[in-house]
Amino acid sequence: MEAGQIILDEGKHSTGCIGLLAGFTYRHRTLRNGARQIISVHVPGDFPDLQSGLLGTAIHTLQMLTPGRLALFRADDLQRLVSERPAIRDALWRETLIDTSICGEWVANVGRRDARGRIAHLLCEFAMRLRSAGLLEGDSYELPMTQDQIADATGLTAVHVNRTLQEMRRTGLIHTERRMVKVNDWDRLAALGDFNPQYLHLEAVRN
Amino acid sequence: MEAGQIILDEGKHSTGCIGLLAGFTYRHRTLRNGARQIISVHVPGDFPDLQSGLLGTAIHTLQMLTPGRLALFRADDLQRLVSERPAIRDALWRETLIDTSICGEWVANVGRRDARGRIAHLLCEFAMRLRSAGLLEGDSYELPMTQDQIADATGLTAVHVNRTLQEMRRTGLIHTERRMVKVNDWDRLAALGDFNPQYLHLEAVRN
DNA sequence: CGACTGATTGACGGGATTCAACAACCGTGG
DNA sequence: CCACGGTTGTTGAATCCCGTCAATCAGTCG
Repeated sequence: MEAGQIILDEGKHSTGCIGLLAGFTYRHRTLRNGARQIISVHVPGDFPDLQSGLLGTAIHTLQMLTPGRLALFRADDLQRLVSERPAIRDALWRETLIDTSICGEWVANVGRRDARGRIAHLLCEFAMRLRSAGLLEGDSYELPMTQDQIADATGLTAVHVNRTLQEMRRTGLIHTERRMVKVNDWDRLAALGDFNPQYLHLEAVRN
Repeated sequence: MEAGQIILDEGKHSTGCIGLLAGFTYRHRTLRNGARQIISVHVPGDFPDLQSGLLGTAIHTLQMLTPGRLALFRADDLQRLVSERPAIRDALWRETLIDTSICGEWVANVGRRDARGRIAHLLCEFAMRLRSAGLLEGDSYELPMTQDQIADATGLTAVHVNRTLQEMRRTGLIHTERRMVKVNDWDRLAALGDFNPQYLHLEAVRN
């Protein structure tokens, strides 16, 4: 799939389900006033549309953030898999529970942190999830989001995201080049974002 | 249980799970800066801690909003129930998926609506969920939250919630007396909150 | 009747938005 | 190779919604 391609549209009926093999996707919703909110971002290994797939209708738009590859599961195959293989069913269930956990953290992020905190938290979460997916070795990684998208994920405006990122660069917290983010001071970034990775429930994957 | 009583504390190990029989509960999280964010509110019929129960650790504090009654499920009973009764398993799974859906809507609410919109949305959601739980007949209901709690649910301050509620009363949108909220103009309230009940996935309950 | 919690009010300040313009970047095609 | 159009990033000034602080009022309960 190409970057920006829409996988599933808001309001559409949906039965199957996809697994994300490579690249990143994100779910978002547009309000009537035109404002957009990104609800979640997905890294390889995630199942971005379990929710709509199992509930039947998509409540959000699911879109490619970067070019990537998907695995498609047909509805009946998924059903059979879930009923015949308890371990897989439990793993998928667990995945949906972790989705909720991350979503709850986003509520707190958007609701109770200032701009610096929100962005710092987003950077920390993304780094952590990449690392747990085995896609990050050192302390720099590619954040495949435009400032517009960061704004829509954090409930800010692109202008303010820009100014806040500049401040974080000025104070030596991070370094950016192209779309590459380098975290210079992880501890200070985590403190700024009040980041506690517990909500990601990574224990099971630690190994 | 009494109002305000803590059912499950942040960070605690948790194996069982509860069902809410009567009264309301809410989950919340306190950030290091002292700010509090309410992540979700539960009405009778909900299972407020499926997430922590199945994942093993509570990431949020679960607390009684009002006096109420709970049903306790022991961990092993829950396990057996889930593995022996596919219908119950599916219903519980569905419940967790709807939790996620509501949580996503809250992200959008807190991230992209102004104070009036957020509060209007909260009022609409609560009314709708009460109605679907069979606890609401007319157009007035008891909102069992203090303005402080409304603030923590919407990412605002109590002061601003107060002023916004006053404005909503002045313009005849709602009427409040004690903790009782009467919706005078549902259509205008829903429009103000940009409320679309689709995300609640109430079809299945419509009976 | 005091003590407490919750609701209300006013003045002030500030973080974030808005608007608008400009610069930098990128892939495309002549 | 460079001109180009579109997207993304940057900047400044003015504005405003909401937060902060602090005091007061109202209702409840022992």
